[in-house]
Amino acid sequence: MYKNFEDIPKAYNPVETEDKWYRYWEEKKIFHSEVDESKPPYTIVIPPPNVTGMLHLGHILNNTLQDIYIRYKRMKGFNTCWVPGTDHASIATETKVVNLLKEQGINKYDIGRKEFLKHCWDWTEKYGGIIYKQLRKLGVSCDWDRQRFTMDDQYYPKVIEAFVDLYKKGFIYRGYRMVNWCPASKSAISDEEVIYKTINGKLWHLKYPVIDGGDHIISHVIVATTRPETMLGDSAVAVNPNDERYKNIIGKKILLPICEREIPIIADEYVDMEFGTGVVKVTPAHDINDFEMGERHKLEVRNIFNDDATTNGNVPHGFQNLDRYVARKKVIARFEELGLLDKVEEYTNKVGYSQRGDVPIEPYLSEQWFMKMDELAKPALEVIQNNQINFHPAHWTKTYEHWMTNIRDWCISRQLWWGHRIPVWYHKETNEIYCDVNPPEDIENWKQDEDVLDTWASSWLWAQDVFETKEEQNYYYPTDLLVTAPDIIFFWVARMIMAGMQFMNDIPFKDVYFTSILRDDLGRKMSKSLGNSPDPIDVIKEYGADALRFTVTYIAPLGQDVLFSTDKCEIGRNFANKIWNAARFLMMNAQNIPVNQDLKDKHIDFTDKWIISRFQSTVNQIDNALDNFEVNNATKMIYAYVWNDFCDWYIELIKNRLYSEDEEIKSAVLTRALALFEDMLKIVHPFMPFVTEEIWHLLENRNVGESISTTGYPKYDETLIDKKSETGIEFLQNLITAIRNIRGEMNIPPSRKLDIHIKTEDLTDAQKIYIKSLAKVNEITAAPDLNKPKFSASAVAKGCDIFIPLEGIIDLDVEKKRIEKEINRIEGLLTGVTKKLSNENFVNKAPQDVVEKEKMKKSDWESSLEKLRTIFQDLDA
RNA sequence: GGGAGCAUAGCUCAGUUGGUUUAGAGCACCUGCCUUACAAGCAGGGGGUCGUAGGUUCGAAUCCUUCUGCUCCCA
Repeated sequence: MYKNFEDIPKAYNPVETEDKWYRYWEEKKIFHSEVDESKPPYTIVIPPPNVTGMLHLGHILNNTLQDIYIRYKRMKGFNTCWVPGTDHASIATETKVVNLLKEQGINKYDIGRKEFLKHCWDWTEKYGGIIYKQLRKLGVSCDWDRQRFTMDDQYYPKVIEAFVDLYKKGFIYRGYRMVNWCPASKSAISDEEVIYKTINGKLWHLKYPVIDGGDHIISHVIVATTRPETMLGDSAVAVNPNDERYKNIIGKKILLPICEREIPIIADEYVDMEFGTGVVKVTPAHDINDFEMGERHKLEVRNIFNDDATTNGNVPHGFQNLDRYVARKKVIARFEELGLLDKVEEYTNKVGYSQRGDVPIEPYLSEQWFMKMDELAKPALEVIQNNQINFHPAHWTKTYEHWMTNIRDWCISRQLWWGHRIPVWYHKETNEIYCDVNPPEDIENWKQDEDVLDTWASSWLWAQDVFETKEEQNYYYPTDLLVTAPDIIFFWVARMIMAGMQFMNDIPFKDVYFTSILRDDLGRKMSKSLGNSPDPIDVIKEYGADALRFTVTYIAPLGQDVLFSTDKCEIGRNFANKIWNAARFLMMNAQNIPVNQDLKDKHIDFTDKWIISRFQSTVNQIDNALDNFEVNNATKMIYAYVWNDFCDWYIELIKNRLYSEDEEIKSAVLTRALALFEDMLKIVHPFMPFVTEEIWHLLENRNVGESISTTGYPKYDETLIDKKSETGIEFLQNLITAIRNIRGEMNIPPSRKLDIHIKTEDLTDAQKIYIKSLAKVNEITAAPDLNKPKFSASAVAKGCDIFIPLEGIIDLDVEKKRIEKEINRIEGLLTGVTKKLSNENFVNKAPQDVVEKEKMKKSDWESSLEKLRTIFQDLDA
């Protein structure tokens, strides 16, 4: 606490204050929520980041938005509950641990499952929780007593129960299918984990000999392929049955080079006659389309790869145990030797990559567990279509609907150890399947499935199972808001909705806010490899968490990418500093002027009514913006109110009265200004929690445990909207701005006080005082029938003419240009409105009030123009 | 190939159901100020025929269509 005003630094220093207040909030359990039926809950579950992950800018935006809503609702009196947590990130974590062990010369299969999992937990304990510390730096108001982890003792069994339940209901089945295989992690992955990349590759044209009867080569056909190595597993060559070129060879055979196997030439509608030569090779074990063709024609399925995508024993000697790309080179070389390489073309195509392993996926036949999706999808689609759940921005519903209506079964087994082990046991002798939460009693006769579940098959239960008791679930579920990045709409959002409908028979959340994607200032995606992703913790150290939070919401409109660079945080830092200095100003005055709450509503003039009115409309606008998930709009309204209305105008306006002689007026004005300032702090608080808490405690001695976070949020009061005062201030502002403009154009320094003449009907003494101080004016002569003094600069505002005598100072050329410019401007406006009004169609068809308005504009501008022309002529005289 | 989004000042974006908008803000730029809260500041100023071509309308940045360019998602 600062004892004297002089001790308060001129610039706000976030580093010193932020950690202090976060400790305070945690110690006082400001963020903790308990079931309380007397209050409405407002609940958010955090999108769980990877347990060993680090905070990045995406998290900053995402969590700032969640915190804004939580803090806003908390202040509004809701029982807010924000549940933090992390997921175990099966593939990512296992990959890291495998690599770590590799460095120590350890192979996971050598040490076994149990030992390996110990290493995983060690890793989790060592690196897990870093992100929690980082989130605290950001100032988020999560209920830390509710921290959850997808692998912890409370959550793990829920995942298993869900599997057993779905298995018993027939939603889960085991099948030998072609899946997306990640050779790096040696595991199946889901369709959603495949990322298609455009690759500049090649198209190899291979000549295949056509034989007739014995081994007599009668001709060649040319097949085009992007993956020549897979020819080692070819089972057929196919042409389109309608293709006249190849009708004569259908039914004949190919003598497959290198392999020296005979394979049939088949006809299938699937073949695109336009692609390549119209002849395609068919490799059922390694291409999903070929697999389907193979089923239609009962072709041999010849798997030529091991699980790490090296060639296996099903290929000729000399080609075995080769990496798929080495095999490719060798196959091409051999074709060249044989004179069977027709040509090689440059070719761009899309290649599926494993999201985690970042290697091309291999379509691979294996036995996996699948979840049937069609029935699960139905209710999940309905709740979006009937607006039980709303997406923001709404256009994501289309993407969602498309995916839901074209949904395919979900491969949920992963050939990994870190995760939720599939609760299925196979009988050692009968191969009977046993699926239950608990293992079979005669466990010695059974063997458990080795695989674990897809991470999303655990986190899809997040919204419901972070609440442990039925009582809690009933109270907090469904949650209110989910804030997440659009790239996990299928992975997580869609599946969480399915899980909600399936297990809870209710939606998991009411609104989903899809955040912007953060890019660097050149528009490139933030990525580690580009090094264009600033560490948020460094940014917080440099600018403060408040500044970072405010900046990202200020620059992030809903549904659009955001171009971020660290120096943009100056917006937030400067804003925090502005608030800080407004506080300094008030506190400085509070040293000499007594604050007296009894006077809070006394000696009110139109400037006070104006700021109160402005505050009320700001509160109303913020409420509306946040209700409609326009956080960015709300941020801009706060910025405009604080900076323009409160600091630029209101503080300047009250200075007269603060520096006056009347002690009671001084006291009333300061007391009111402090109250208004405190209300202002409250609307800023959800956005900038630290600086507002700091100042709130500086303004008064608060009781231990009190926080601005738990004070009431200003409630919109329509009766305080005062249009008359707003018009009065607008008039004043126009007048003052006009005078300042002349000063600026004529280069008259502020130190030089001016005398001005105002031709107007009425100007109150109060208005005169404000003009004098804000426009640095000495004497004001005001009358309705004033003449323009010689050598004066002029301005014509609505309802008044302003003249500033400037004998000896005035630059007539500058003044002429000023007036001429204004004449031109008004002439332009007048031309437009005259044209409009002379259009009979407009006058007849447009609404009367619109026509009236246009007529008013016309007469106003005509009168202004007339005055300006007179002034202009006088200057020449 | 299917779908979605975007295009407004040098840059990043506002602009609610078409009408006091020949269009606003922040940053950048220019001019003047260390005015007793703030130079991380104050005051003033310049800058855009709202991507293209049509259409609807009394009236279009705003609604419809065409084209162009960019981004993303799905196959």
